[in-house]
Amino acid sequence: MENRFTDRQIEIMEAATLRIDQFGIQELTIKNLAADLKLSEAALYRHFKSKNDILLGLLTYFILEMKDRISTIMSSNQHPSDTLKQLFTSQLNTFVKKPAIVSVIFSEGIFQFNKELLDKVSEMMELMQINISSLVYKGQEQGIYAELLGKDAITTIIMGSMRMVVLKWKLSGNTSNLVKDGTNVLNGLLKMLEK
Amino acid sequence: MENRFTDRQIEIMEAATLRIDQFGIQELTIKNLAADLKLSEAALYRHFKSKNDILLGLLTYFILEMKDRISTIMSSNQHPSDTLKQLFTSQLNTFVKKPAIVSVIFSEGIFQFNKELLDKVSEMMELMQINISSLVYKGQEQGIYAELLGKDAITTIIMGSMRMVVLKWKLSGNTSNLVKDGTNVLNGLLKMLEK
DNA sequence: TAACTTTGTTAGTGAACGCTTACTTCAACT
DNA sequence: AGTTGAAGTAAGCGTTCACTAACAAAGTTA
Repeated sequence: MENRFTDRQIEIMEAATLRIDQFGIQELTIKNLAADLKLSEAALYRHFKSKNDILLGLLTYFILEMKDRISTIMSSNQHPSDTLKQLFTSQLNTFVKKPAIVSVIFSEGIFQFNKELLDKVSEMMELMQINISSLVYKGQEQGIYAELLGKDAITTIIMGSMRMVVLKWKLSGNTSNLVKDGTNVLNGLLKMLEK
Repeated sequence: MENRFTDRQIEIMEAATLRIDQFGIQELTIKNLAADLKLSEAALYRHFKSKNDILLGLLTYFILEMKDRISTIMSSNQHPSDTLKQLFTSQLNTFVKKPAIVSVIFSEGIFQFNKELLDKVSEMMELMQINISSLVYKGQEQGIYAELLGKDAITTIIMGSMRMVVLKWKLSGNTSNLVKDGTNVLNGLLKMLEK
């Protein structure tokens, strides 16, 4: 994975991610972030030109990691259902390890009116969508999946269901078993989908 | 529908809803809201004791309307699939008429760390969940729906899929056909579900 | 060694925030 | 007619926000 960021920038982005996870995006202020890092506020501006740039960097950083992870999984040539399961297992495990990123993703309501940030969140959603959609298409072509629903509708269902599992996990204060619940829902969905 | 609110309060809440829809929740400030209503900032405090109370009222107001609508639909005794279709058609049509409320619902990321507001959003989700879940249970008892998935998992799938349709509509700038897309996805889901 | 670059500091800036105080207006009731 | 209470106002409070200017230390380079 190419690295566009300096060590200090990564430190700052990770502190920001942690803070968002623990106290919400409203509590991500330059003052708080500087205190977390035991730096002055001005020091942060040596590494990012604005607060917005920190958020932008944070999302870019995660997308880089995500693309890497996804492309490895997609390159294997298995049963579409197995690839789908791997895709979500990998994603959900990343969320468990780094719950902060979920808080950022689910803050899209706030980003709605900030074009740059919205674009980043949309990019992440599209990344998942394109890969799921191509797997569903493959499954339908091979006659494995039912065709009473188009691939786009099925993709919407799969993504929506998984998002809902993540949202419930988030609302439970990360106490529910995300990977178990997610796997359970996905397996059921695939059973219904497979002819 | 009982009415806990004065006319002025409703005016204020509707102006707030409109502003959130048009410019995002970040742009909902007392100053802006007062300007929208052509009132002084202090005047708002004659009707609500805090800005938080305005948001709280707004959600309470919508939940009242929602409960009313849902209970009418649930009291009829039809095929569970027909009730489910009515439930969502009614909900989606409300969203189209009042798109602002969607912006508020999808701001739950912000409410995450405000207990009162989070409780309201959770109340709305539970309201849908309980009713969908009972319909799915009814359908399974009557042998209409497949039982390879528990009612909770199926409810998660239905709610998640519909939420995803709404999110896509939101991200499209409300240009896609919400009711058509939603109906399409729900019909497909029910077909897969019905034995 | 002298100049330059990087990374940090202190001490602010103006603007925006939610909210309050003190005062006014005016319709309704006694 | 006088009193009261609801609903409005202007002005400004204290606080927080993102961000900046001026300067300092320390390492690197010429």
